[in-house]
Amino acid sequence: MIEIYAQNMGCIYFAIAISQQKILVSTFSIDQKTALNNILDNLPFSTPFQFFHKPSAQARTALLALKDIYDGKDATINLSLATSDLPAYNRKVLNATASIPVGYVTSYGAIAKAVGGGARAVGKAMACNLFAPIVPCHRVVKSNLGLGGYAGGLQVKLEFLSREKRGFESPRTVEVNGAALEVFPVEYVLKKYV
DNA sequence: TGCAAACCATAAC
DNA sequence: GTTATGGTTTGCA
Repeated sequence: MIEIYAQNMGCIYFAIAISQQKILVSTFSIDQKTALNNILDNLPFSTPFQFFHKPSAQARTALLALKDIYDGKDATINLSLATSDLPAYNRKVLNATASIPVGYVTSYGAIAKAVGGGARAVGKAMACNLFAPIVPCHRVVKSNLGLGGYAGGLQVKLEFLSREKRGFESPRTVEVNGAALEVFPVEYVLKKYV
């Protein structure tokens, strides 16, 4: 059985689907209907599911984590993501994306360099990311520090990023399973959009 | 700046 | 198999 929840935070609706301690899909939108539709679109067609109003313990931790992410905090997720059905390449991309620290962004090309493949392939993997915003695909932008795209809308992407400002001033690199991934302060992006 | 061509993994046919 | 399709990038005028 799959549990589905929707919750309003600020001006955004978050929705998640959980089964057996694993997050199947997480998503969000400016209205509840779209958020729930996003969930349903990504579940196997014939899977039995049920809506709940009162979250279980596992759901509560997940929703709490979502709120932390929305607030720009450093959220720790202790629920695992159901990535086993994804193509291996997508998993690598998501994994690299997940290791971008709060307050930093990186580019599609930079991820491509770290995990192999090309920038467009990375963008493709992002586009079908089932775990927004737990996997912070909003922290991936174009190489010229333009916003790029976002399934949830560019406004929302900008919103997330501006909530994650940390005042970092210079680029750095992080390790993602052996390879170096270069990241930039979010301020680099934000100052182009004020 | 702006455009065209190369880029590379998926999905659809 | 082959083709179409991106949340790109790079090079060149």
